[in-house]
Amino acid sequence: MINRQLQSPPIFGKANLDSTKHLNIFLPSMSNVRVRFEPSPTGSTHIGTARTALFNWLYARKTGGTYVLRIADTDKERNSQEALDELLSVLRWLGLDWDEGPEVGGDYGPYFQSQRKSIHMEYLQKLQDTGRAYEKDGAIFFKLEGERYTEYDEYHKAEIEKVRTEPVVVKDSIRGDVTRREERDFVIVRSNGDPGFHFVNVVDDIAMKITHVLRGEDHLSNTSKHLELYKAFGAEPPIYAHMPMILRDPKQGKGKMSKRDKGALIEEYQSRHFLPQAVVNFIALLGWSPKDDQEVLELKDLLERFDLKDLQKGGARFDEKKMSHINFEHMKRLPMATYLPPAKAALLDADLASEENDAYIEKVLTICQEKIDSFENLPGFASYFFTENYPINEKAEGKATGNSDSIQRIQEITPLLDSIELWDASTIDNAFNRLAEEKELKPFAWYPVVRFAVSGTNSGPDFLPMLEVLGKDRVVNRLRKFESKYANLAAK
RNA sequence: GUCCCGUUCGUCUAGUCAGGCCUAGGACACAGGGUUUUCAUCCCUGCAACAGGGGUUCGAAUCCCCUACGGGACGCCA
Repeated sequence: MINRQLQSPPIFGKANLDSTKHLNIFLPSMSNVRVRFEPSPTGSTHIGTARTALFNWLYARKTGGTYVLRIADTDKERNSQEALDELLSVLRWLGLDWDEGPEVGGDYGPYFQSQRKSIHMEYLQKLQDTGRAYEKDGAIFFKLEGERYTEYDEYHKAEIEKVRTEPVVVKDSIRGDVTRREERDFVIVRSNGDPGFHFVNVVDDIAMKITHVLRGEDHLSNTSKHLELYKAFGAEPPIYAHMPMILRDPKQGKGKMSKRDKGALIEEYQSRHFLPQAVVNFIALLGWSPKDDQEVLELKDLLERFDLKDLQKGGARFDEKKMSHINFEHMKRLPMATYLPPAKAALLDADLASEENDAYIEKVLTICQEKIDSFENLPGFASYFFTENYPINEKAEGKATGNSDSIQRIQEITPLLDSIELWDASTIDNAFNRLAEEKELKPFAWYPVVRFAVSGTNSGPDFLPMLEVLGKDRVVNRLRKFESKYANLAAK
């Protein structure tokens, strides 16, 4: 086996065949495995869609196979260019590159199903030649083999025609052999002339020589249709793997997660400045787990540990808190060079930072990084570093101004801090210590009120570094402001 | 309604295939304590599960059966 090298940070376009080079791990050389991810560009990207994309990618990379991206755009009514652009950009954001598909081409194109009509029609002809297709109500149906009979159907509330077919067996590497019987002819070409999902799905998988199909469990029942088509074409079906559904947080209701649920859309994580590696990490943990106890994993770690047989069978419930935690773990591990851009973006979004003050922003971030779990919370956590118009936490205000000593504490420390020439944490520390000694108190007597006076809250980064980063001017000015604002406390 | 798939702490899961190493492990969340003389970080402790019933076995979370519950499919959507 030759080790496959892959590249960084996911650069796409023409030359992305090896775009996992940056992961810098050993992968098997080319194998015959061909998997495909077949999204339909009809809206925002669902978390389950992303997981399907991820697991297909992992399986392809793990086996040295080929990852095919095929766009399911057969329903003209619901497709849009924006949705397609969005989809491709989400895949890139997640770091999932494809070997064949839109923008990169490949030997089995076109990769848009809407452009494969001639291929679909060829296969349709085969079915018609063997008497396995017929027209009804303007649409073309696939004809099942077996004895026909009519029966009242409780679900359709009507008398319908059914077929006593032989059962088919789905070879599923997660669930084992699943036996099911298809009992109704189904539409393969709609009356508007466009081929339908089940048909194109199978035809394209045959034509593109797909060997493994990883998809959601919602397709498991459909698979009997697909197997009937494979039989009719005399083609060898792929190995299937039906992944468990991602279910709603019970607080949000029952059933599988829908696009309307909070946390369901990848675009939501992008706009909230979540880290892509955290999103990848979290969705990988839904229905799959590494066998060691390590949970914080990047793409390359997932690749090392991934195995189809370790997929869970039962549905997984989405948990927003765990998602945030995973994001936090990744954020803490980020080097400043990679931490800065998204953090700055979040600050810019909140109109806090300006383009020029990178050095200052970096200082702020250095002391905040270990404390906050998400970039979206950064503005709330650190606004007072950037503006005088920061929010005042009422609870903290109550505490800080709760006793009459507060104003006195501020009056004592302000001149000392004002007289400091070399403004750094240790000098500031000395000032507090000297004062404490003189007053026979602990420095702790000053900390809470000073923190509140300069930040409007009682929580934040480590105290002394915070004062250092804020700078003498801000600190002293805010202490003076505090003095005048709460002057009445002194009178008590 | 019919068919298919599932079911270990509140949640994600390890363990199930090859029964004993499981008084069921980890993580999130929650609760309590502690450190950091502040803090949303960090550390410690606690809480908490084999859906129920039958069977096989010396022994069952693990194998078999039934029940219950959950999920999915049943579209001229994908």
